[in-house]
Amino acid sequence: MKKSTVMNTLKKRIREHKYKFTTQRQIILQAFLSSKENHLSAEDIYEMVRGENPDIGLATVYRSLELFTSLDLVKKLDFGDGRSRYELNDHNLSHSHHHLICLGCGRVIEFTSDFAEEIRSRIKKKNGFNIVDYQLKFYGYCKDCQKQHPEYSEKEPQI
Amino acid sequence: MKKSTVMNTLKKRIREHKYKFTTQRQIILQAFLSSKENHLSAEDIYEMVRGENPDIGLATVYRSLELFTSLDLVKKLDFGDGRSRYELNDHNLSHSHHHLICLGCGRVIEFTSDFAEEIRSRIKKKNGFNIVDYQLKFYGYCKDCQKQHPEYSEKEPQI
DNA sequence: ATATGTGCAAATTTTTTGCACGTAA
DNA sequence: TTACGTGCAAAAAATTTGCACATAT
Repeated sequence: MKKSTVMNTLKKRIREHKYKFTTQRQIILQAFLSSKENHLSAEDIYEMVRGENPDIGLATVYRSLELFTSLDLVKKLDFGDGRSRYELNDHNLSHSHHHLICLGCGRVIEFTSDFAEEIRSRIKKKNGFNIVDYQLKFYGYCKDCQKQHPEYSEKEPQI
Repeated sequence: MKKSTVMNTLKKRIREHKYKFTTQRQIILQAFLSSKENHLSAEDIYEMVRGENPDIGLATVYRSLELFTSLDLVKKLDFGDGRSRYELNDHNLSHSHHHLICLGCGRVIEFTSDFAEEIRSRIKKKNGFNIVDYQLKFYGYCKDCQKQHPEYSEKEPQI
């Protein structure tokens, strides 16, 4: 889909909820759209955005990310590196995507799967819990790290 | 299993790796074993542990948790409340347990499932990624919150 | 016009670190 | 005995907040 179309959708979502579509909010969303890396920290976004608007404050970035998260435009993630990371929430994806986190080099690889519906109804029955979203993270070793450290290919008992 | 047996296993694991089994480390592990709540923050543990040993420092709690996590005795979790939470890693559980996080009241419910092995081999084939561990979090609404807010029972499109 | 949002600086909260002293093995 | 661990206080890092000013609707 075209980026400008995505931006219009985001704009619409923000306005639907009676929030203002400010320059700052637009620039921050733009940063997500133009970034090659899609797991951005508040600081990352702050740095990217300063090029476009040097006066923007880090607090605004945090406040925007909080708003976007509450509107479900963005997902807040934690890869265990001490800061939160954010990614655009792609509602068009029919299969949710998840993260493979390499314990060797720290790289985060995306991966799609659609086991959700099945588990969803199972849980609804068992716990009465109504699932709206989920996050799945895998920890392990990527191909490259396994090549460099053959012991990383062993099947560990923990799982 | 008896708690004293569990403690002995933990002690053994720590010593196997040439770390000392100090009073502080024991008290902290004891806190996990005796706590009713099993998702503890560093601060929670600090408070619990001060009863037993008032001189213990918060830094020691953090350092111990880091060590325990690296030895896989403990898992570090993030429920999005701004602080890390830790739980004893129960290797005896053949089916891993996961978390249902209620967006209404914040309650965290545990839930077991064993879909892992299946996904594990699928990923190994597809990405060459060797999975050692994984974390699965579900967000939604618990029974009680659905009772109070019928709209929480609606099936949301995001998943 | 005005409710909502922003920038700035300060405050808060969580986690980490340096160093002199203590202790398990 | 001695390498490893701890307490304390200070630092660092991440996030939040208060307030006067700015702006989208």
